[in-house]
Amino acid sequence: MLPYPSGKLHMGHVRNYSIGDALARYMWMRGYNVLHPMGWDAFGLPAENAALKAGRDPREWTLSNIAHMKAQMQRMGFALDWNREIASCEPEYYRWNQWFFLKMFERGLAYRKEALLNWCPECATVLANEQVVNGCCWRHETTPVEQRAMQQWFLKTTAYAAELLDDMKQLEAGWPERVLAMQRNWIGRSEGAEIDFALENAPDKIRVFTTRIDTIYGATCLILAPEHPLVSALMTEVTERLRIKEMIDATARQDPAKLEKAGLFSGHYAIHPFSGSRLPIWIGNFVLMGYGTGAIMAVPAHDERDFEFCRMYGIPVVPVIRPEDGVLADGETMTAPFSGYGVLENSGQWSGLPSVEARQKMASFANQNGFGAEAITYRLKDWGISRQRYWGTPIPIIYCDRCGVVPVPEGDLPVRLPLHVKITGQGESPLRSVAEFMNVPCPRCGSAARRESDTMDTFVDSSWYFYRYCDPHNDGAPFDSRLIAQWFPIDQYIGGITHAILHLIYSRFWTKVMRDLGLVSNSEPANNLFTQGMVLKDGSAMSKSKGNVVDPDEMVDRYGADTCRLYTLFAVPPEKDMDWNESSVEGQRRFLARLYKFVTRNAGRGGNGDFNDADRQALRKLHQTVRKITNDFDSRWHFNTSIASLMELVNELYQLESKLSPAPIREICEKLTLLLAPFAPYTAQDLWEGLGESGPIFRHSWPAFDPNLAKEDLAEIPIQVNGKLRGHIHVAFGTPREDLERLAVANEKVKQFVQGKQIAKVIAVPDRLVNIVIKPEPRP
RNA sequence: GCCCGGGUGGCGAAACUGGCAGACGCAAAGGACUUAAAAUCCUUUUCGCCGCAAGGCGAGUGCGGGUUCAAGUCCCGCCCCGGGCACCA
Repeated sequence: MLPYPSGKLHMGHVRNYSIGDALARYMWMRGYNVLHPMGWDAFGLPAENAALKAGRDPREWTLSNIAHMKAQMQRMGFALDWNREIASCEPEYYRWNQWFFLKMFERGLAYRKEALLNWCPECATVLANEQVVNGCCWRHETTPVEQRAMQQWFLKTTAYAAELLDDMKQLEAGWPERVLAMQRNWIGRSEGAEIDFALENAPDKIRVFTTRIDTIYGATCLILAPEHPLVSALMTEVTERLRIKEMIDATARQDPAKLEKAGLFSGHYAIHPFSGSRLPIWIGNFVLMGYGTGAIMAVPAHDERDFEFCRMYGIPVVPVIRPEDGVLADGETMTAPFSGYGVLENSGQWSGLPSVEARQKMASFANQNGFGAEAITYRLKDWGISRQRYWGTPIPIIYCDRCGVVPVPEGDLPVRLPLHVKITGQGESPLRSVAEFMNVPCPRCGSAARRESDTMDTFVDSSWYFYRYCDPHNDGAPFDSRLIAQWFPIDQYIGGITHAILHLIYSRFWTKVMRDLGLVSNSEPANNLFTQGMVLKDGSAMSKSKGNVVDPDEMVDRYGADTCRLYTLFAVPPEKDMDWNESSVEGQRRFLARLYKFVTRNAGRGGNGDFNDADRQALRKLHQTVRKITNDFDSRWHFNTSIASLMELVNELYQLESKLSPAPIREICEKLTLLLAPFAPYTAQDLWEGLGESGPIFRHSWPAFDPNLAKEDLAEIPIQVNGKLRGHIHVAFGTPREDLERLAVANEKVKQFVQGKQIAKVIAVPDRLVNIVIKPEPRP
């Protein structure tokens, strides 16, 4: 069980951990070996920003934040495995981030390129695509992201796109459907073909990606993304280039959903590889450089966007797909494109073929003639990991004027973060101003060289920290693979839905890379994922930037840690979002007090002897409760109903208390305390010691239930007449159908509804119910 | 537009395989204890109607249909709310 928090502890974390902790305690009590640690990771930005404001050293500041959080969590009584605690900001850990980086660099999985990148002015750093939400930073939801051209390091997540998608089949049983759906969406596989269009008066080709090669005879122009490399070759005039530049900037600023289409004719033409006709080459702001090839063939008759664009600029519309049972549209007069499948028309030798068949045949024709092939495109992009921050793992690269890009030799790791760095928040990496860090001899030629000054995204830390937990003090390797084979894949991972496409894709990617490095044998990090709901305050998720966090300390002061934990478990089932509303916390406190009082005042009353009726009733309820809570733990973790059944038990014990003999008292007190232990460990431990026991209660075995004791003496069978409840009878379990029918009809309450009417039939389900169906009265 | 969730009392919710709708808790009301208050303990509490009362009758799980002896649960068609993706070619 491996959850992890980020930022400062708030009620959302408390809920997350209360769920994981209850489960871990239960598993311990059932005799399982459970690794139940926690991670300190994506701490960089908040810590650094806070340090900047407070004028303090970011490292010291972060470590003190971690210490504070740890104290809070210990106060909550979470039985985390502190011996395996990992601060991913420590050189002992990030050394292995650097080691992995070098391994990926060797294999071409880490590379550097200049790219237009998402830049958050507030964080003063680059963001990964995954960290951009609605054109804004994921931390600053109202700060629009800007585009900047920078040299950046990337990890080649796209090399694993197909596998990340295919392996989701293995996860279907254990991962929530909505997480898989989000990842499927994010990876965005689409099948089609890549086709080359030759330029009319130049040797260059324009490659386009299309999912609808069957519509290619309807292509009436090509459209390039404004960032497309060919654009600068085609558009040489200064005024033209300025207009392209404007187009790029305007596109970046706009919310893409509201962007108006705009285009520019390049003055050049390409040759249609199938028909040989001339197609004008345009530049269009709606064509994305980051998807497919950054160029499209426009088929206005059969695509919404192309239609809009071509109508805007008077480019002809040529329908080539006839709907089945329909007629071919007229390009001059059609008001909307037809984007469905149908039968090809005006498409040379392919006319008359249905779309699906034509797609295959035309792609292989293109392949045979050397101007295209079937292709699969993914929306997923490579993971940009460079950050212009102090806080993070230094990227182990040295730039030498003579040798170029030189990786730091493995033996020189870790490249340590210098201490006492001045944070300016001014965009450039703070490390760049530290001369003793920056200036190093080149490892190859020994001449003066410079270090890479960017640090890694802290999501690198969280991508594999849970592997390190199995072997946290290993000096010679990230971990011992044999230990990993024992523990992995993780049986149960618990985390927030917020990580569905960030952390949970990165860590899947990292696992596959480690597998290909021969370090692990599993392809997926976790068999089962549980995404617990968020704690909402004022309608949105608690986050520091929104200032709507509820600090657990205050609540613990007022009510105690156990009440606080019980409340987060009782209010709603764990997978649901929970609105923060303190009004019912009182009830949890009352319940704990009632249970505590019952056990303490009865602790010394135990004895031997025969059971009386009250004893038997109490024991029955006790064993039913053990059964119920055990089932809840083993199947679904609806801790709200588990706690509700504990409340029922306590209520019943209060009712029976004065009639109980000493005989069952010991068993009742003991099992009641054990049942409470996963949810309210402090109270349970206290009661446990009060019962004369010693040692941690969660090392004691989970109580068993006796099915015979849990069984009711008689079954209460509801009697319905025409589906309406009219009475009950009490019979022995297993009373056969015929007896039930007879007893039901003879029942006094039922008689008055049945008397004088004709019984059509009687449905009797043993131990369940009886339904008497009477014929409607004939109309007079 | 596409893909996931969800809609049940004044509120948070429960009902696990189609079988007694509203467990448990909050809030509210009443009672016991107390000089008093708090705390605690006990009782009532889906709505409407009838009854002095025990109790009785009817309606009821977003809306409209359907299947079934029986539907919160299954099927068809809608409405609303939340989340994710989105000029993705």
